[in-house]
Amino acid sequence: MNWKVIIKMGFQESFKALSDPTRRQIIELLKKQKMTAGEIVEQFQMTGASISHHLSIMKNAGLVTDDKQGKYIYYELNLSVLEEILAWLASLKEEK
Amino acid sequence: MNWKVIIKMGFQESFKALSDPTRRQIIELLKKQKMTAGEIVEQFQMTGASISHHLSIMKNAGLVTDDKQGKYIYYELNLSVLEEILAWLASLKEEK
DNA sequence: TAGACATTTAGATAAATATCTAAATGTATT
DNA sequence: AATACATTTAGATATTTATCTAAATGTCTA
Repeated sequence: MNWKVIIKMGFQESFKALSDPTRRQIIELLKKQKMTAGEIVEQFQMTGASISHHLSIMKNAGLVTDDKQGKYIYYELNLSVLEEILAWLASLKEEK
Repeated sequence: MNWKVIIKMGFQESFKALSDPTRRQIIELLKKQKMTAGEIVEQFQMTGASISHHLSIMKNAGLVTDDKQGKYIYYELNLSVLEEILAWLASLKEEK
C-alpha cells in the first residue's frame, strides 16, 4: 500500500508559504511535473539546504507531498490546499 | 474632482500583504463597509500605530484606498488587486 | 563494505517584520 | 488662539525568516 498523509497546518501556513517568491517559483516548476529536490535546486542559485528549507515549509503547508524513491525524493504539487485560499479570495468579491 | 490614484506595487507586495493575519482580518472588516482608522483600531488589541503600519502596507499593495475627510481617514477595500492573485492561483489548476 | 551521491538537519548570521512608546502632523472645536 | 482629537511617523526592540556552511543521515554501487 502507498499511503500519502498530508499534514495540513492551516490557512495561515498556506498564505505564508505562498508569500515567498522562491516558493512560488517552485510551485510553477512543479505545476509541469514532479521533480526531485536536486532538480529543483538546479533551477535556483541557492544552496540545497535553502531549497530544502523552502520545501519543508511547503510540505507543512500541505502544498507539496514528497515521495522517497531510493536516493531521490520526488516533490509533487498538491493543489487541493489552494482551494481554501481561492475560496477565501472569491468570497471577498461575492458577498457584500 | 475626486481623483483616487492607486499605487500598485506588484504581485509580491500583494502576497506579502495578505500573509499577515491581522491584515486579513482588516480585509474582512472592510468587506462589509468602509471604516475610519480609529474604528478599525477598536476591533483589535493593538496600538493605533501598529494598525496604521498595517494599513500603510495594505495601501502600498493596492489593497485599500484611503479617503481623508476632515479629522478622519476612511479606509476602503480595493478588490481589483485580488484579481491578479486569484488568476495566478486559478492558473495552477487549469494548465497542465 | 567503502565510498559516492542526494537530501536534510544543526547552528550561525543578517535582514525583514510586527509591535511598542513617544513625538509629530493636521484638523476641528470652544 | 488654545486645546482636544485622529492619525501617522520616528525610533527602539524582539521575533521571525531566508540564507549560508558544515555535519549528519540514508541509499546506492563498485
